[in-house]
Amino acid sequence: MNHDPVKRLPGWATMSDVAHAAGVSLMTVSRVYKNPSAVSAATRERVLNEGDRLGFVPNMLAGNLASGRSAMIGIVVPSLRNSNNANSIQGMADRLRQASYQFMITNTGYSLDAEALAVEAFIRRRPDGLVLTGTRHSDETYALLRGSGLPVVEVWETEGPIIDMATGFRNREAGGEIARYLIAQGYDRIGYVDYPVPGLRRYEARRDGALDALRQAGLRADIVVSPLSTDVTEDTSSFRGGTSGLQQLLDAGGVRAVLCASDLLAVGVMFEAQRRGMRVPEDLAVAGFGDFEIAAEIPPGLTTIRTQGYQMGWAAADMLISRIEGLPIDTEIKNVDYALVKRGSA
Amino acid sequence: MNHDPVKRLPGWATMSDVAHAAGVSLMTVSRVYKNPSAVSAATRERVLNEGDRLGFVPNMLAGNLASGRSAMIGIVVPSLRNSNNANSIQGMADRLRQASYQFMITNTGYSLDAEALAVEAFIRRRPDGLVLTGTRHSDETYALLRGSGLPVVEVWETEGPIIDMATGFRNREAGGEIARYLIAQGYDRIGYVDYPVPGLRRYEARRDGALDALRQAGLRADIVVSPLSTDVTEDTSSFRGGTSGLQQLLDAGGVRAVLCASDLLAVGVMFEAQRRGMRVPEDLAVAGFGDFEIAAEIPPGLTTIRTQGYQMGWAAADMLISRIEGLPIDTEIKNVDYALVKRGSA
DNA sequence: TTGTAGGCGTTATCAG
DNA sequence: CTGATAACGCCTACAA
Repeated sequence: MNHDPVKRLPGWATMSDVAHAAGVSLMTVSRVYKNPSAVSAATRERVLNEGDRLGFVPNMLAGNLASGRSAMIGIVVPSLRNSNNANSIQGMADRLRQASYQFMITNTGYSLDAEALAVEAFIRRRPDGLVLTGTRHSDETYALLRGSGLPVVEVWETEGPIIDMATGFRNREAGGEIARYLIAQGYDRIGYVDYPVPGLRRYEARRDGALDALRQAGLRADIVVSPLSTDVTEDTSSFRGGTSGLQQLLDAGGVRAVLCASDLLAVGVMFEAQRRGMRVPEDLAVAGFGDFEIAAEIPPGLTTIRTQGYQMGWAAADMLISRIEGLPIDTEIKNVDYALVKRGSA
Repeated sequence: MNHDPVKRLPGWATMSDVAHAAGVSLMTVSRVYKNPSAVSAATRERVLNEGDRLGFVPNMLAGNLASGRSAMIGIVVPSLRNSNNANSIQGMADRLRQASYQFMITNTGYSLDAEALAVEAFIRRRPDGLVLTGTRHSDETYALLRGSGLPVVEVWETEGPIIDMATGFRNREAGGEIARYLIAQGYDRIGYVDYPVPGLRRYEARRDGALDALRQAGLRADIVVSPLSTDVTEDTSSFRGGTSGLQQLLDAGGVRAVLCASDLLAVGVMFEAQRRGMRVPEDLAVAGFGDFEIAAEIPPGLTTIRTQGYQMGWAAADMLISRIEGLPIDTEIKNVDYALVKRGSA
């Protein structure tokens, strides 16, 4: 009697088991779990009881194979430790859960090659859609996505050519807005601390917007430092970047105000100012970008641009779901709002 | 622009397609992609060429169904925004990637019911293993796990009964160690700011360890505040908790030193002290827990316990992989090291 | 080294 | 509302 193949997942009850136990066909069980309203209340009850009794949990791998849909999304982010990113991931997670999708996630460490590998690894699992960070990708990534025909949302940047859909905000505008605020406050020598990771459009845009504003106001737009621009890794401390950024600015002749590409850099600047006995904002005004949680807490409060990471993530998931389910989409490119938040630092 | 729902069976090339094109059997193609060394170099070359030409990407859903293995892990965390957690997730991600596993992740908002739902949702996808946070779970979760027979690692706590395997560190011991350090520094009235989320063993243990140490030194062990203990959500600001924690301690008669259940609380305390013109450590000593990135940056440096979240996550993934692949495991319970880090704040 | 047969657990389809 | 049948794309086991 040893004709049965060895079971690799022993113990799992299957739909057949439940069907037998409940005295119905396979399809009825399937319907009970996928589309309960298509089954009479009585049979549904009976099937569910037997299912529970047998500890039946539907095997989605099998279902996905049969249906060609996986209810799974792949999300590619540069870093899992970036708290700014965490907000957008949470936004996606909440929207996806609401629609009964799950997600895989992977980080690339800001490497486009790693991104391509991640995308291929995801595609092997036949997700229903993909979320990528930024609008700059390797040729291989583009080829894979083209071949897959999958819905794709790019997040955080709406600059640059879009693959399919994108959510983000106007980085350039936002950079201009906070720079103009500093200018309006009467600060003259304004320095810019750029993001430590080079080549990201969103940071380039926000810097260029700021520098343009300075130029238009007739101010110097060349007091720019890129802390840690060598030897950058995913784990490069942004706080430390602010620290060395301020050092560099002071070495270069000093500034009256510092505009930073992210709040964490700004906090690093403020810490360094504190260490040097410089008062914020009296001796040095500081502005950040992102409105991270700490911005509201650090004395005297960090003036910054609030970006709506959570809403952006939610919108990204929402667009993806719409496309997957064939619903109409208003725009392929959705910009969420940002807002200047004035606090004590500038 | 395509508003049609995702089509069943899009134009994916299958192994048969590749097999036909290369003039070999299905199994040869399968081997080329799963176990290349089992195929002659010549055929392998030919198959890979055809595969590339056809844009073939293996369908793991089908493979998983056939093999009963998914190379997929489910990770359940309370919050995706907790930066401490992020380190352990990164540790898992790196170890998993190394072994070609992918992961799904979901957050529970500290709800045990949400955890049970998440576990069931994961099980439907037949992961090879599961990672849970903490050692306290609902009966339903226990039942699901028992029924699944899946390898499980619990992380961050090794206190309490273990389901299968666990990684963490000795929270109680660590709490005692940092308390004893404060005592040795000569501080007498020492207050404790507890974690805002109630019912988590790891925080209870670290608090109890600290209070025991105070008692043994003959000091008061009842100056404990639980900021924000009502109306807690996943997004409760830990900084704000530190702020209100210090307020409460001062209202309750003041303290010479504050020990906090997490670095973020400690940073909140330091910010509030700064606002009140209290000097750290001269007027108020502060100690944290976790050695978050900010601890080294905030002046005058935060004395804290370094917990190795990354290593813990790596170890968790490592144990899980070992169990999945039938390799021996030294211990079911693996404690990673922690270390007292002395900085300027206490 | 390569091929054949059978099945993994579910869903689409169409008939009753 | 329920059921029979045929995929879905790949892998295990065994044979050649």
